[in-house]
Amino acid sequence: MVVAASEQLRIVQDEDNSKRRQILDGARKVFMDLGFDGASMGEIARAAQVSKGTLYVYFADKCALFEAIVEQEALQHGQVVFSFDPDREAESTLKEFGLAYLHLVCRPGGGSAIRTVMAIAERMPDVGRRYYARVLDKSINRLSAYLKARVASGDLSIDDCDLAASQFMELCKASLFLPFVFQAEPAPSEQRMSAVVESATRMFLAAYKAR
Amino acid sequence: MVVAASEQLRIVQDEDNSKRRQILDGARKVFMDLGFDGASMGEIARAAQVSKGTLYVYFADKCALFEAIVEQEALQHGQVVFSFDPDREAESTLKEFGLAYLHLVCRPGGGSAIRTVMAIAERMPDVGRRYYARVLDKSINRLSAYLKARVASGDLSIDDCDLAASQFMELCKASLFLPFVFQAEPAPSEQRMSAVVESATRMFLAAYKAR
Amino acid sequence: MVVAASEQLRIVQDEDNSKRRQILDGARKVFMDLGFDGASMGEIARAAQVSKGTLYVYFADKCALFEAIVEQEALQHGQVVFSFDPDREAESTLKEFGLAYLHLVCRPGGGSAIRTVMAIAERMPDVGRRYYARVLDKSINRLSAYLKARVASGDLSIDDCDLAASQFMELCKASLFLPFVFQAEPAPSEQRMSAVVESATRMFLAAYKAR
Amino acid sequence: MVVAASEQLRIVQDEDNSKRRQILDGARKVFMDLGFDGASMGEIARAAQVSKGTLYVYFADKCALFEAIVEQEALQHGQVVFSFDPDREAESTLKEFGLAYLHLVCRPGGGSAIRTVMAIAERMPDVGRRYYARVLDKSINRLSAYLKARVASGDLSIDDCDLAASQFMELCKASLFLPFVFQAEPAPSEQRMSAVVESATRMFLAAYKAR
DNA sequence: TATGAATGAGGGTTCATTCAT
DNA sequence: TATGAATGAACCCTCATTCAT
Repeated sequence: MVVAASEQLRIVQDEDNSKRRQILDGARKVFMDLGFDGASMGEIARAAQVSKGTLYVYFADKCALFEAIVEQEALQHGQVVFSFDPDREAESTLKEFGLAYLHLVCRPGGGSAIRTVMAIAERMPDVGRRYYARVLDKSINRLSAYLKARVASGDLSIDDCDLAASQFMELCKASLFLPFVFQAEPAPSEQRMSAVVESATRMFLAAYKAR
Repeated sequence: MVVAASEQLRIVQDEDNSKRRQILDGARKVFMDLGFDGASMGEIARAAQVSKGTLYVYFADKCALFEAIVEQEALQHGQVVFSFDPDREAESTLKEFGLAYLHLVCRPGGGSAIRTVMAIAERMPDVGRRYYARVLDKSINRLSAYLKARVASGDLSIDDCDLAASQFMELCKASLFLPFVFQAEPAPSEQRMSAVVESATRMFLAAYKAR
Repeated sequence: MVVAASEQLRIVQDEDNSKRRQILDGARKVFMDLGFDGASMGEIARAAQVSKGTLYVYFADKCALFEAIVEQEALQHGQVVFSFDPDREAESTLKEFGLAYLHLVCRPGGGSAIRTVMAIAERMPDVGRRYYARVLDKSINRLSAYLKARVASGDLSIDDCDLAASQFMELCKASLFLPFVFQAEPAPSEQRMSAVVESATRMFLAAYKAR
Repeated sequence: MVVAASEQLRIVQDEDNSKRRQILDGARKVFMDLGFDGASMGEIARAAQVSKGTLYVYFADKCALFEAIVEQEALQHGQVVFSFDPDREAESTLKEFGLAYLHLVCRPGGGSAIRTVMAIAERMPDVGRRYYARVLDKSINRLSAYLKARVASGDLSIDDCDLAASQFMELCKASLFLPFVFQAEPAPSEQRMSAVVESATRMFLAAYKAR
């Protein structure tokens, strides 16, 4: 019976979480598909399979719900970030990281988050700033730290490691990201992504490999 | 009389065009500042100094007006694209082009066409596709054509010139574009842009300069 | 033809006024019947026979519409106020004024306005204050001025004419106003009003007639 | 066992009553501060420190709760009413009663029952009627009964004692009540109330004192 | 052609009420 | 009995679009 009580509590908490998650999941899809303005609370409620009123039980208003979504996406995407081993040699490290980054920005869902946040950044600067800091800047910093370690170890020769990190990440997007976000091409194939990352790595090392 | 009639027609067309341009100018500012959903026909009418009804004389609906705006922006930005001299050496050519491209994508003063079009691309894929083709893809192709010429002349050594063109353009955005669109940093200074383009050019040539 | 143009202008203005008046009329009825909170813009639109959107063409929001109604009522009721002849003897003057005042506060419409404004005065103090100033205070001041004239002429003997004016007005409401606003009794008959005013006048003069 | 059962019932009733009173106390404050429409069941629940659901255990709906509040206020205010000693002389009796009545109708601190009930009287006529009967009419009747006794004792000379009672009560409000409910002036000071009641009493006796 | 008053559908939000626990 | 999560109807308001002038 004691078990039953705690069981019940757990269930209640689960349900609570599940309802909240249910809403977040529904809202994420709608927001990412239609953007902040294009998404209506009614459609979100329908997607989340709850009533419109229930949305306001969990979130103060549309804006708070959106921010929660972006925060959640930021955390998720921020975790995706590669964990670097400073002792590992550069080439394979960069390739692996580049591929992970490409998956983040060029996958349906991932791309949508970037696009959606970008779109609203002018009217909700904090939201844009936070997403950038938690996902993109964080990645740059981690890669930059790794590069510094490789510079220290004499493997690489780089003046501005922050810039170099950013350069590598941009290189990985070459020919893939823009056509994808502009809907000019579908999400790239694994093969194509590998090839582009390979080329990016070659180019990066050609410029920054210590002689 | 024949003259008079054609004269009149010309005048009418002029007036038509002038009103049309007036609307396009007003709408461009509003759309680029607020996005498709954020812009209201009322505000556009006010910005264009015409009545709301007049908007519908020249454009079927909000969507058609927006498409016309994007088309116009695409033409304008497409023209901005550097005109390459295939006989000119690579370094200065790339630097000049890189700077022009950076100015296009990081243009200060809120209303960014790139952001606005990107934002709506999921819901209006044609609009995204066309803008990409007319501005970004066109630039890539021109740069690619230039690179091919330099490869032919033995100056550069590049396998995939389309990819290389895209790589250079991405490199130019490193550390500048993303912080800018996410409102994490203000529009970059001329000095900073020059430095980044310089570094991009060095990197590009380190990889692709024929030995 | 010139006539036609001005005619047309007049009609437009008339229609404008008529629409505005139409809204005000519909809104007045609904607001006075249901109070500020009880009245819905939908019901007002129905009562005014216009669409909901049209309400917002003429008035910024529900509050502005309500304020316009109260202002209009205040003007109307303020005009009802008796115009006093300082040379006229007190008894008949007071009776006439008393009756006019009673009609104002105990007639459906009049009573409703007072009730409606009273009800909202705590949440919209300015509205309450303005209505009081334009209708009730104005009446008190006019009566007070008249009383002062009669005091000066030796007809009456009053210390505080403002208080006396207020006293007379309150006396006129005795046994009539409160049952009316609390819906305990229907609007009083002319006969009953006359009798109460008569009694009020007698009482007033008994106290303030110069000996 | 029989004792235990009745004991238990008593406890249950006590708890019931205590919860009920808790709700009534919380609701009274909210209703009187914000009016019937302005008050929300959520806010009432918060003020009463019970859950929203509990409100519906004790009261069928918002309307029933409001009616109970008004009933309670009516009883309370009805008790406040002066208890008259028919043998006491008129002047001091009237002054004391007048002051008590003024405190009732001009009670400082927002929430005025009179205003709240008045406001809703058109939509809930029974509520208005009952409050009027239990508080105002009751006071009039008591005062009227007292006056009749003084008429019988030869102290006063009054034709219509009901009207006279109402007249005195109205006189006491002169210059105080209307500015107060319309928020044109703050609640009157004790001093001012005394002066007005004094003047009312003088006037009343000037008219009705037996010669 | 140009207008802007008028519309009504749909937006975000609140809230009285219900119900499973 | 007491709870509070969930509901859905109704709220105020905006806005793309139409139409008589």
